[in-house]
Amino acid sequence: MKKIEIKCPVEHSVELLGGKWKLPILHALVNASPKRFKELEREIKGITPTMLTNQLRSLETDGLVSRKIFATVPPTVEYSLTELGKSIKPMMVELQKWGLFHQHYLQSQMKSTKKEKTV
Amino acid sequence: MKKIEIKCPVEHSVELLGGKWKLPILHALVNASPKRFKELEREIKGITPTMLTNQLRSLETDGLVSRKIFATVPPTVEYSLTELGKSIKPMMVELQKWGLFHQHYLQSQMKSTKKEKTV
DNA sequence: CAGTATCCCATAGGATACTG
DNA sequence: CAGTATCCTATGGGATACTG
Repeated sequence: MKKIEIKCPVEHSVELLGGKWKLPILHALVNASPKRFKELEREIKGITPTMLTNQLRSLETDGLVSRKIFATVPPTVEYSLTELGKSIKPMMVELQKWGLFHQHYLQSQMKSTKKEKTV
Repeated sequence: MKKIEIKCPVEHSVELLGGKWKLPILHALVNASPKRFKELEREIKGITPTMLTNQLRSLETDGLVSRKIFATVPPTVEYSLTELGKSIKPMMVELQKWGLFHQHYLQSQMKSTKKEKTV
């Protein structure tokens, strides 16, 4: 009988949160929740409905996001973080802090090299 | 003239640290550094030399890891975190904490459903 | 509005073999 | 030991069109 393999928690996190859109989605929901499908689509630049559905379903399966349907016309669906989903907040904050820190680092590098970054 | 696009810092972090092996490598180096190529290869389960080289080069390019060559026989190469690389530590800690938390969550789920996870 | 259903492709990632 | 060099494939991700 096989118990749960205790593998590296870091890898575990990466498996759950890896993928181009999962963290952006969670980030959007950490900031404010619930949100509707279209709201998320608008807020997350570059995402397509296909991908949004995709990643939302995956997050739902992993128990991080919950989906609530309202029988209105036109249909309304609200996405929010579950309790488990909310637990990512401290990590999200660190991720954001580091990203910001690194962006500033890049800026200071750029000043000295006179190079520009096109995004 | 184009300034640096301020995009979501979270996405920025994901771009730098995404990929299957980057965080595991950084994690290994956060715990103890410097480490040799072979040490990393042994420590990071499942990684191949190709991938290890690959990801190390990428981390080097991004200024997170430094590579030091010793002209010994046989050759010795040591990898360590740069100062920038060390700045990921708080994030790494949160990532690990969350991964652990989620693994425990899964375990408790599993007890009630009698399902097992094969890894 | 909130999605599916298809189809398609680049590339991240991996297997294998070889080298300074 | 510390890698390259090749080659290959799976799949993450995207474009487009359509539906309850």
